[in-house]
This record gives sequence, C-alpha cells and structure tokens, in this order.
Amino acid sequence: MRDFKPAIKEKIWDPSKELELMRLWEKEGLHAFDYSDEKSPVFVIDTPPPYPSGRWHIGAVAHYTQIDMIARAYRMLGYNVLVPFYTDRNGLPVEVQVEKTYNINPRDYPREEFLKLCKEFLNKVEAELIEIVKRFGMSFEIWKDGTDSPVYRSITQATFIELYKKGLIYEAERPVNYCPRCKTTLAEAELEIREEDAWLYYIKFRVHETGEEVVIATTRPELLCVCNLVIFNPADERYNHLEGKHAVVPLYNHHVKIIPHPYARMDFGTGLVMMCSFGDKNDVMIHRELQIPFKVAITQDGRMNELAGPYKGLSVVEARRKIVEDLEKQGLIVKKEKIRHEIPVCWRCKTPIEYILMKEYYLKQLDFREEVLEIVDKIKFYPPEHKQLLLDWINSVTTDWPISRERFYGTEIPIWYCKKCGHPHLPKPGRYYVPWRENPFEKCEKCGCKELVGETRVFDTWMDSSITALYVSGYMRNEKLFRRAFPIALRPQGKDIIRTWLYYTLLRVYQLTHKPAFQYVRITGMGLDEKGEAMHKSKGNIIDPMPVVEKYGADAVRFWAAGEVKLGSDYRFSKQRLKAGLAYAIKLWNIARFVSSFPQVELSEVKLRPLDLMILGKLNDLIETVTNAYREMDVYTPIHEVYHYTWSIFADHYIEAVKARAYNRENIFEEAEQKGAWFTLHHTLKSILKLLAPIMPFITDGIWRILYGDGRSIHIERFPKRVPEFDTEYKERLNLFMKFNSCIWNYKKLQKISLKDPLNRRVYAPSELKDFKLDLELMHKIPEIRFEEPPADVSVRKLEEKIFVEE
RNA sequence: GGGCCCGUCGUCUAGUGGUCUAGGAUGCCGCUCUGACGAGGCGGAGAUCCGGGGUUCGAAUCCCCGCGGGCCCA
Repeated sequence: MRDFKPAIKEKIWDPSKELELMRLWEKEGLHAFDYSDEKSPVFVIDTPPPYPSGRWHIGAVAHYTQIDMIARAYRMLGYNVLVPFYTDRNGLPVEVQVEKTYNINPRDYPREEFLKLCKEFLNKVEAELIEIVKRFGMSFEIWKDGTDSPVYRSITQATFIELYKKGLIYEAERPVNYCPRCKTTLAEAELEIREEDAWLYYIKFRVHETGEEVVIATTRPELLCVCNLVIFNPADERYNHLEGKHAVVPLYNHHVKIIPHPYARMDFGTGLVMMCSFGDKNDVMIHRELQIPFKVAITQDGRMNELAGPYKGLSVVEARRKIVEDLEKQGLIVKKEKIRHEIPVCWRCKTPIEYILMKEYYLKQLDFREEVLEIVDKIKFYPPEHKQLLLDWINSVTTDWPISRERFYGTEIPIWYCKKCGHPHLPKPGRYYVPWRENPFEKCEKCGCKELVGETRVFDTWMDSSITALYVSGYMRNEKLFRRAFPIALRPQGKDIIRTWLYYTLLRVYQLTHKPAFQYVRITGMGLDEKGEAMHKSKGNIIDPMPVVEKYGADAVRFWAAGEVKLGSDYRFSKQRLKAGLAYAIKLWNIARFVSSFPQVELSEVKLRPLDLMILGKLNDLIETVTNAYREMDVYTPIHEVYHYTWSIFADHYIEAVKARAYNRENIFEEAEQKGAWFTLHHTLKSILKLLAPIMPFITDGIWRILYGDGRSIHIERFPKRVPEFDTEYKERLNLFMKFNSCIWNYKKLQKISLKDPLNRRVYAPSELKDFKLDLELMHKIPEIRFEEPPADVSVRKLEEKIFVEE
C-alpha cells in the first residue's frame, strides 16, 4: 500500500514567516512597474501620498492595504500596474510640529535653518512609514522624491506659470480666512468647524430717535468699533417699531441703522443682532448683500488698529477683555452667559480664524464649476453614493481659491517683482525656482530697472497635492508613459479629503489638460476604534499597527481590512476579526498540508467523478464572482466568498468526501479516479490561493512557493479562468449533498456514534444524490444507501425531507 | 435654519412589495471529537428589521412625520 506524506511539514502557519517573504519580494523586485512592457494595459493608481506628521494608526494601514489589494488584483487581471509610494511633505503640518518641538518662531529664525529642521523631521517619520508599508505587504514602488523634491516642485511651479499665462490666476485684496497663529491666509477647504465655549455679552444700546434702551447680545464686543448695522427678524413684534431708526454704538457713539432681516433668530440672545465687518461669515455675507462697505479693525498680526481707538495695538483677545471691563464700568453690560457655539478654526493648529483683508493670489474656480461638474460625470465612483459628497462641495464653493500662503515649507511662488515699477516676472518653466534665494532675471522687462525682488510666499499645499495624478503618470517627464497612462485609472482615497484632494485635483487637472484626472474613484470610510469612535490623538484611542501585526500577522490584519465592512462605510477595529483572520490562515495552511500529501497530475490523465465535477463547477462560480468583484474595486465580496468556499464547502464537504478515494487504500477506485481526486484537490487549492493572493499575499505565496511555484512567486500569476467543461448539472446538487452530510453527522451524534465509526443501518436519500452513492457510503461508513422512498413496511426515522435511516 | 447620506441579532452583512414566522458570517453558550486543522463535528440562545403613521389583499422593502448617527451648507 502506498504511503502518503504531506510535503508541508509544519502544522502551524507562523506569521513570523511573513518577514522572510517580505525580504524575498524586495529582492525579487516583484512590485516594480514594467516600463519596458508596451503591450499590457497600464493601470496607474494615484496613491494618496501620506503626510509624515506622525506614525500611521491601524485605520490608515487598512486604507493602504486595501489599495494594495486592488493593485495586486489588477496585476492578476493582466494589467501592468503602477502604484508609486512617496510622501506629501509640503505645508503647514510639519511647520506646526517643528515650531512646537523646538519652541521656535519661524518668523525670527533663519529660513534655511527652519527648512532644514522641517526636512529632518519629515525624513524620520517617512522612514517609519516605509517600514510599515513593507511590513504589511504593500506592493508599492517606493519613490524617493516626495512633493517637496525639486522635480515635484518644478512641476507645481510649471503648472502655476502655465495657468498664470492662461489668465486663470489673479491677485486681489479681499477678506480672507486668516489664521492669526500661523499668520497666513487659508482656503475654505482648510477650515474645520469646532464647538467651543464662549461668553455671550448682553450690551445696552440707545436708540437715537426715541432715546429708549435696547439690549444686543454678542460674542465679539471688541468689534463694536466696526458695528455697521443692527438687525431683527421681520416676524419679531418686539422690535417692529425700531425699523428705520438708528442705534448708538456704546463707547464709540456712531449711529447705525436698525432694519429687519431674516438672518436674525428670535430665540438667540435678545433677538437683536449687531453686524460687524468681518465678525463671522454671516457678517461678511450680509455686508455683501446690502452693499455695506467693509471697515477693517484687525491687522494682519491679529491686533486692533486705529479704528478701535484707545484699544489700538491690543490683540483681539486682550481688546475683548478690556472693552468688556470698560462697558461694565459704565453699567452697559446687562449680563453675560456661557454658550457653546460653532466656530471655524485652522485645520492644522485649531486656532479660531479671523476674517481680515489680505492681498493674495487666486486661482479661478467659480468660473469652472459647470465644467468640473461635467467632468465628475465622466468618472465612475465606488461606492456610487459617495459621489454626492463631492457634488455638494462643488455646489457650495463661494469664492475663488486663494493659493498664496505666508509660510515657509512649501513650493515657492515663482515670481519676481521689479523694485521700481513692481512689474511681475515669471521664469521659464522646467526647473525648480527659489525666488527668495535667487534671481534669474537681469533687468525689468518693462522699465529696465536692474533690481528685482523675489516673492517670499509659498503655495497652499493643495497646489502641490492636486497634481499627483499628473506626477505619477509621467507628466512633463515621460511623454511616452503619459500618453498611455493618463487619464490615470484609479484614485483611491478617504471620505475626509473629498473637498480638498479630490476636488482640487479634478479642478487643476481639468484646467491643465481639459480631461478628467481619473477613470475611477474609490472612496473608503474612516478608521474607528473598537468602540466605534473615530481615532484621535487627543482622545488617546490611537491603535498602533506594530503590536497588532506582531501578534496576528499582516495577513490577518489585511483579512480584517478587506472584510470588516463594505466599501465606503467606516471600518472599526476588531480583534475578533483579526483572530478569525489568523485562524483562517492556519486552516488554509492545513488544507494545503493535506493536499500536499498527494502527487500533482495532469487533467488529461485522470477520470473525474461527479463529486469532483460538483466542487469544480462551484469553483467556476467562485472564480467569476471574485474576479468580477475585484474588477469593481471590491475586496469585501472576495474575502467573504473565498473564505466560505474554502472552509464551509471545500474543506468540510469535498475533502471529507474524497479522502477515501484520494488514499484508495482498499483499491475500490480505479487509478484514474484516484488521480481525479488528486487533480481536483490541487486544482481547487491553486485556484483558491490565487483568488486570495491580493488580500492575503503572505500565506498564499508561502504555500505557493512550496507546492507550485518552483521557486517563483504566486504574485506573478494570473487569476484562474472558468473551465467550461467543469460546468455540469452536478454543481446544482451541492446544497443537497451538504444537507445530507449534516443530517448524517447529526444523527451519528444523537446515536453517540463517533464520526469515524460505521453507521450500520440502511439509509434512504433523494435520487438526485445517486451519482454520489459510493462517495457517501465510504465517507459516512454506511453499508448501503438507497435513492428512493423507504418501503411502507420498514420502520425508519425521518431526518429531513427524503432522508431516512432504518431503525 | 436648510440639504444630502445612513439606521436589520453583541459586531459585520443578505434582503429593493408576497418564497422573511428575516438568511449568512463572526462572537457567545452547551455537548462531542481529536489520524490536514490551535474554530474537526452537532446543537442552542441571540433582531418588536430605530419609533410612529400611511399606501396596499400583503412592507424590513414604497410614502409621510419623528428619533439617532455622519457629512455639507447657511
């Protein structure tokens, strides 16, 4: 009798084996894009360049591993996939970090030195990110040039120069969102809304015409000096008689009109509202609506100016305190009340923003609203409902995009001004310019003056981030690639940066190329902790991925990332699912261990039995479902379908049923049939491994290399194809087959018969199972199964419809 | 204040008018086995389908009003 020994020895898959494979992949260069391949369709993924402001939490790992799954799946679908990984290193976040870490103010610190500190910080965090990328098996091509590299910055500058020449960029002095801490203008997209405690002061005003006293509530008494109007709700009968009269502003004694306006809420404060220049967004809006001229009371460094009279020079907060004090002295404060209200804050340092007048460069976006909406229509969204989030944002944009920033670590705005006549000069695109350090112009092209001054400001970081789609596809650097790769295939990104990264990219790329930037957009939800709450540093509920990967392995984490929720929902951390992921890896390992006991044979030399065709037919369905899902950017369906097929169908039913034939110890089966079992086992396992490889790349490759790879990785394979000759009627019998097995297992259990012991009774089964007679008899050790209704004179127990056991 | 999205067992999900006295997975409980397996097998508990009203012969599924969560705008 032939002895079968598994080729796989160890009984356990140890996740620490992942480290060896990780090094192997790196050595073999498996993840590189093949620039020489001119035949395969190109699939470029616009990987979100992460901002190295700190280590990733487990949610970010889930997001990036999902991107990797799509990349790997598309490779196996036959695409030449380019997934670069580099980091987004421009802008405020690192500056704020460095300022805090070293306690320095960049405005009185040498610029070169400050930039150096920023760079060092970024390098350190970036190295950590790359370690995580590798450890979790992300098959990205790691690029050393991030968004702050000369090559990237030269592209940002070139696009600016181009758009400037096209007339899409202009300079204007307007009220802007201004962060007094970072001392820079911010775009609408860079604001965050926060709930804060504030004091609401009830202040006495006098009505000029009647002399009566009215009380107005405000959170910003320091703006009394620019109070331009008092309003009440038209339906508010308390104040109807004041219409057209004037209020006298305390301390300053100027007269302002009192009018009805629907913005005033009757239930807030006293129902009377004072409107000041730049008090908040509504103030700005109502000033515009009624065409009231703006008065500026706050300077660029956040202090009161001469309009504030005696309070000139004080900061906003100091002025507020002093004015309240003075009002109290004069008995003009009726009461103060603590309230919670929502205020816009700086996205990076969380300081409440002010509205102040600044001269900035603007990129036109209002004129492009309709065109961008049309472009959005040409892109396919996964999941489709998230498209609405983008449309809502586009429809809510109210001003052009201010793109200049009074900051340092960013791409410099490439402009020089004539010292004499102020005429702006733009250089030739093609290299990276640093205007505060160099000057490529000999003299002013207008007045001939020899002295030109470089611009000191930098761009909004989204000016850089919004051209990643061009950067990765070879724009301005590799024309040949660009022609094939653009518009690029896929933009994967989180829900939280739709209004920034996604919107700005579509806008900018449209302005530059008149095309949509991508074919597909895939939107993931946010990472939540185990309780279902968003992870925040301030909350202290950040989950570090490294201990998790050490305990469960990267494949288990990826199993969680793929299967936790459907695409688009927020995914929460779940130890339960990590355990399930590791258990699945071990199950798969042992299936492979069992299968590895048998020789691999060719289809041509075997005879397949109905049992084989049943499982192979079902495999055809699985292949179709899973590859279609991957094509639709879905990893949730594949992991669940493959899991179910492997465990609950292949292992539980087919393997159990085929053991007798695979071993064939009694020589009951002819050799070709025994080989049919071997073929089916190997063929099915191979297919499962391939279908699973994008999601669990380690264990699948671990098994593949031992059994099938002949030294090569599973990750250069293609997905299995449906084999038409396996599609037979037997596939339809699977459910009945499984039900029969469960009935017998259950019956044996009730009769206290061990599963390995014979069931010495005649069994009656539905006729559809007749073709599996021998398999079922051997599997359950039943002497005889009859595929008919039991005769009337025989005493039987009914286990299920058409399934009986003689008693 | 307005708009958009969402709300099914602890958790994730199937379900788009009748086959749903709501299916699966995972987790939990009990029993049992241990010869590919550290979740091998069998059984069990667990969901007033967010609440209310309506349309219909019939609603988790359609409509309206609430409530709760998320996002956007004002």
